[in-house]
Amino acid sequence: MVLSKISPINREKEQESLNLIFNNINRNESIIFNSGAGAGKTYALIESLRYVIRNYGVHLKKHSQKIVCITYTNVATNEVKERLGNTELVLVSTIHERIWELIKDYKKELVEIHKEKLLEEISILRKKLKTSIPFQELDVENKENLKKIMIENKELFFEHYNTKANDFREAFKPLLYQFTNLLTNVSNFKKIATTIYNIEKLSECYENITSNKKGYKYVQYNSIYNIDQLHRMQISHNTLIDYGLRIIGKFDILKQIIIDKYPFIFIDEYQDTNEKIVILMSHLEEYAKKIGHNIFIGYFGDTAQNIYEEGVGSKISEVHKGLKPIIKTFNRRSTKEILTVINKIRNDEIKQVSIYDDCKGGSVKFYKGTPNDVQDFVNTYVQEWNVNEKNQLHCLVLTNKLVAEYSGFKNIYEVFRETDKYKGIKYNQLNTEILSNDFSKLGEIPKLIFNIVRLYNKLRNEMTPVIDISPTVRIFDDMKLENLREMIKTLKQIRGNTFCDYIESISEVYTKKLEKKYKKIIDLTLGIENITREAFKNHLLERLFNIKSDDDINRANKIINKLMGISMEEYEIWYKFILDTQEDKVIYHTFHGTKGREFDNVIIIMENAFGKDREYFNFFFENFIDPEKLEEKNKQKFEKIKNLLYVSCSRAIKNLRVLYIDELGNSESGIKEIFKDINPISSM
DNA sequence: ACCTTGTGAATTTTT
DNA sequence: TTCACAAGGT
Repeated sequence: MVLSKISPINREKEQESLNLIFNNINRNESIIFNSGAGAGKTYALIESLRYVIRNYGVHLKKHSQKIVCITYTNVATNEVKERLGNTELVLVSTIHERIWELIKDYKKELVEIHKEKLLEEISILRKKLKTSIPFQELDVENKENLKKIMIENKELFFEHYNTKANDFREAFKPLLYQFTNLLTNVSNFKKIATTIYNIEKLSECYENITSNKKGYKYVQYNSIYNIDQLHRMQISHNTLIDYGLRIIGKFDILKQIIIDKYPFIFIDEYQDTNEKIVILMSHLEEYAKKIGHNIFIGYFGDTAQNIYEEGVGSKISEVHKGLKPIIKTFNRRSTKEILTVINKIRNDEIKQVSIYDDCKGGSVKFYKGTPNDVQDFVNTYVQEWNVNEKNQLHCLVLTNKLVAEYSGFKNIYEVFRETDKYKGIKYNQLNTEILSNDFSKLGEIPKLIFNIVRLYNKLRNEMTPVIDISPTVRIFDDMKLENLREMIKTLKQIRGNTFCDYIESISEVYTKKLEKKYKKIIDLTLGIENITREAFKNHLLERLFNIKSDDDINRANKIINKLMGISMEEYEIWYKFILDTQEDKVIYHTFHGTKGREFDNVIIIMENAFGKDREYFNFFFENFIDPEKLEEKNKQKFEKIKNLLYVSCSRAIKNLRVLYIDELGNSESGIKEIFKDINPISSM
């Protein structure tokens, strides 16, 4: 056994870092608590919350005040709530939920902010229009003329939006005979037209607000998609935060209400928090000082784990000045060997030491190979580390595509990627809607398929309590046990190797063998009525494709047949992936997706490129020895890569392997600095 | 030599 | 959507 012995001295030292936080709470001095990966950050946060409850709870209750705790994700919110236990004194939530709760009742003020925003957006669009080359060349009168013509022919425009350049040109030639040179480049012209339409939409919205029109009296927050629809009075995540900052900045009375109601604010994973929130917090603190009230703000996090674009990261010290820094250097996760490497990667003032006396016994190795070596490499360690379903090996790759492929559901991923729905404007929705571990986020069709695969999985698993078959448990309430058994017995006759066969078989059992009273249960379980193969296919055609011609139908049918032809086995692998209950020896993740988690054995597959950037990890290693010489922009890039590498490597508890499947070029010295040796794959 | 068009592929993650 | 790239036109 390693990582089990903590000496009394270390225990005491750890308590001291908590005491530092507590002292600052007592003195009402806001803090920034920094610690590396696996330090027990959440533990420190929870203990701080408990400290405030213990020492200030009665006072808070008496004045109906509360403690606010903000987390970055819903998962983290639930974790904090669970670990903290039931208390009314602490409001735990994501920042979006909290901000919206705070401002949503200020309807009038929000509309004022919205008007401000509309004007800003309109002015940005006008500028864009002005600088676009063919438009620029028109005189004032012609500009107005063009706007008028385009607005009058909006329908024609969108009808021809997706046609070939020449067809589009032909359609608009008669209308725009006076501006022939505008149509030389059709795609530029389309941009101009859309900008005109957007200005029109926003201006109209502004008018409607001013004239007090129905439907324009309040702003709505849409938390499902991250897309604003300003002209429909709808904002999403980023704009919500923007409005929050604006409205609280504008109205001092709101600041005072927040300060007096929530004298303790804790922010988890501050490095990922939007900069605007940090600005907001510093405004609050400033104002509290001005009016002589108390407020304590505690940031908990780690700049080296900032891997998302919008997070404030290391900029926090500029944005919120005067925070008392508290650093914890103990690590509760990894062996000494891992710590040596991750300390080198982060290369800052936090040098983690293990809290355990018995922290030796891990291993880190860096290998150079090719893409063809990946499977053998992983298999070698399956043997060497005695990996099994209980002691899994976790393998990190860069893209979801690779995760799907290595995990064994490549076909499913690819077939969805080919559908109109997911390759169209919703392309970036693909990963959320078919790979999300939170199955409530699954898209409509993925969800439907998920339900069918769940039935398949539950019926095959003898251990499943019958009641688990349906997500809507209530429908079983009125059933007698024997009826339930009878129904299950019938359902177990469903067979099928491919998805298509399985649907066919469900349909057969459903129509021929199932008693009427059970049919409703199947309908509810699957979320579709009277399932048949043809109806199901039509449903897919309708929901996943955008059919305009016979060619479209042929193409769509090919893809649907492919989807139907995938084996139930593969669908089950996908199903278990969604539920994060895979029983394989090797589990694959993206680098980013492992944040906050920890695994005994980790393999990282790395290459030069990430996304569109062909020079990514090699760029990092090449500049590792002397990053100071980089220009500002490249310094930021370096920082981003460093953080991603740090997050990935620090997941490992005991053993870490990196397999680099690209040419090393000038990266060697940097790699050796961190990982010591570069081993050829042949030396395994 | 430069511009325009059509085509096909695409990074990750959260709210 | 957005980007890169090849093909074809001027």
